Amino acid sequence: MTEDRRLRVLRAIVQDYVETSEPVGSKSLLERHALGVSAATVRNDMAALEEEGLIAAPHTSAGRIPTDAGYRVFVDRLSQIKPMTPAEQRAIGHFLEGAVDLDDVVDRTVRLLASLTRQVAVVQYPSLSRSSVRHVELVPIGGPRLLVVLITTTGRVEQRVVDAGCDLLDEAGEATLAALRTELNAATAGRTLADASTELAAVPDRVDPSRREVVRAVVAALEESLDEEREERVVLAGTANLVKSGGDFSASIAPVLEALEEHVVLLKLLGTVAEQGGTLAVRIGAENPYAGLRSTSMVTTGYGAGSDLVAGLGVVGPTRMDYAGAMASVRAVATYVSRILAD
Amino acid sequence: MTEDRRLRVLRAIVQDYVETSEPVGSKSLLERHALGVSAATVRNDMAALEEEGLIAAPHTSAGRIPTDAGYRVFVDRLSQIKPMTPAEQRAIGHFLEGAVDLDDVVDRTVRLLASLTRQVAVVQYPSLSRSSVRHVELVPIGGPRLLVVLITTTGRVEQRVVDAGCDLLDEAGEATLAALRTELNAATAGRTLADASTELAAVPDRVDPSRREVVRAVVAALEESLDEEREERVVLAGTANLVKSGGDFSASIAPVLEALEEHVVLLKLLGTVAEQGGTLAVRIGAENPYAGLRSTSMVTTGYGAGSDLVAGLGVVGPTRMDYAGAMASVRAVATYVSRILAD
DNA sequence: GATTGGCACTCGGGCCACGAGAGTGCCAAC
DNA sequence: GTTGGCACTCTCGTGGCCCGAGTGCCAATC
Repeated sequence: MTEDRRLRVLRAIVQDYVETSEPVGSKSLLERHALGVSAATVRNDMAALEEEGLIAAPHTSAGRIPTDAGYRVFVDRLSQIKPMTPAEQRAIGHFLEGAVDLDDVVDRTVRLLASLTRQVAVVQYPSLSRSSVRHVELVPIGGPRLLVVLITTTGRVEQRVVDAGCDLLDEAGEATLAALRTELNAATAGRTLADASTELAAVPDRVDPSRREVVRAVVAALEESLDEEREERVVLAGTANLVKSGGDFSASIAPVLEALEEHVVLLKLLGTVAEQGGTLAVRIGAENPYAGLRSTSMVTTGYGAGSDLVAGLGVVGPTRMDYAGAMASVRAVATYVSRILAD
Repeated sequence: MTEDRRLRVLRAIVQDYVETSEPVGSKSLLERHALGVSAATVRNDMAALEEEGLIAAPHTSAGRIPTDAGYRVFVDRLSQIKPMTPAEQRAIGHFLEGAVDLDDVVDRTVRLLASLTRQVAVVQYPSLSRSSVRHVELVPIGGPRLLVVLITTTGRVEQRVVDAGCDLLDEAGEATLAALRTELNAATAGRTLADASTELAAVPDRVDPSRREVVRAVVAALEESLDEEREERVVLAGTANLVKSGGDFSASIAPVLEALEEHVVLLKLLGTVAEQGGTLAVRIGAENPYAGLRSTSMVTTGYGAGSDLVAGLGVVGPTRMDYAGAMASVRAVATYVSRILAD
């Protein structure tokens, strides 16, 4: 039926435009796709698609390019995620396998994603608040100062220096610390950070009043570490791909680069993947709430150790992007990195 | 004397070119600088400077632009570092003061430097091998696995998971760990990482043979943490400034962005500041050993807690750069961050 | 010997006209 | 609903042209 062919035309337009980055006309479309109809018919379809707001013509007598809405339809209804070839899968696994620690995993992941998709890759560090406490350690570092170290199940380490208000290097100080260490670990170990935070609040009341001051300071430091906003981190790679992809950003790429440096923005965007259950999400052009990224699209998903969702990752590129490929790469990389983190 | 005026002409050319980013001719030079001579004289001087290879003309009948060698002379002999105004100094101090931990210090530093200079800023994390061990901690994390945590005087924390080969959660395991903890800290605390590394080598031989296997694994993990190459880190900010600074990169900016993402390269370059005693260093255009950065200049210096040099920081920008300003900002920021780290 | 005014020359960039090519919209016929 | 045809509209690349900024050189001057 005719509605059906119209969508096939849209798909062909998107595919051609993504590949050539030039407006595609009815004739050149027929040369590359066997649609079984004449150029005139295609023109009629194009007129209809333009009417629906799915494609647009930059100038009166140029070809058409997809609008954001057009890409949306393409992504939702017309494309399917390209499966990765076994060779690609092996390559991904191989590349990520060699990582020695969490930093290395994240670093390799982001580089891998950038090179697979030829876009800018973004990887969020495993979120503190969505992981659990593995261990809390207290280290006296001279005078009244104390280093509070928090280690999570995802391997992240947070640290704060606190002023305990009294000398801790003597016998009594050591004993205080040992007791406190036990107390803190009992209260927090194995709990999610949010739970741990509430447990911690009760700790100062349980200890000997003479030590209460020290404990308060330590607990405050830990709670600060648990403050999600402050300590979320993202890493990116492949920014050079942005400028290589050609000047198809409505403005220049400067605002995009600026937006990418605002890690807070990226975190917000990656954070929303959680709301969507961590599945693959695509945000196209002006769907994006941040002005600097209005001319870009993002493909994101969640990942985590085992089945727990701990963070997001994805790619950012021009709206003229190979969505099928990007979605495949993002999903595959998320799967692999989750597997690695599960260890 | 005439040689003297020739250099004044060079200085004027550099200043004008940096400001306008257009080749400067004899006449427009006179409009902006009171040189006390006629245009013809300036032309003669320019011809001489061109002969010496300090300036060049992009086309037969265009103005002149400085060569790398010209900038070199300018930096070495013709410019002086702009002192920071008290207001700027206060702003720097104020901005850095609020940092809560090392990550935050580095993050603020790099952003500050980028916004002060309007260039790409690069900050190396305090180097592991040039700092000292504050504390070593062992945390059993279930089964035979053990988390080895290394904390340095500059606040960095490194961690490795090791397989101890036997269960550590029972009584005997705890005792083993306690003894080992004491042993390791005695061997390393307060030492530079390099020293600590040699001390560590002797530890396995000193302990009870039954525990030797565990100790070996732990020591190996620590030594891996001390491996300088692997764990050096840099952070950058202001990449958008690159594209904003206009198209004065001989190639496009893509290779520059690529080079900047190769952190290893940046680390190498920042590493050389140590050889120069940590003082301000300027690397201009083709003086740069890395192809991707041939069209850029770097201004770098060392910084550290107190008088110890622990890392480098600097800016990367087009050779057409405000060297005096960049040098001032880099030096000032290094001074302030060193002061902060000294706490 | 350095400096200067004058002058002829060069070259890049902006401007305009022009033609080619790609693409469109519409209409009448199938 | 589809098709072929046709007139029309743009963009883009090309070539010619002129203008202005800038140079190099020379002879005169300090």
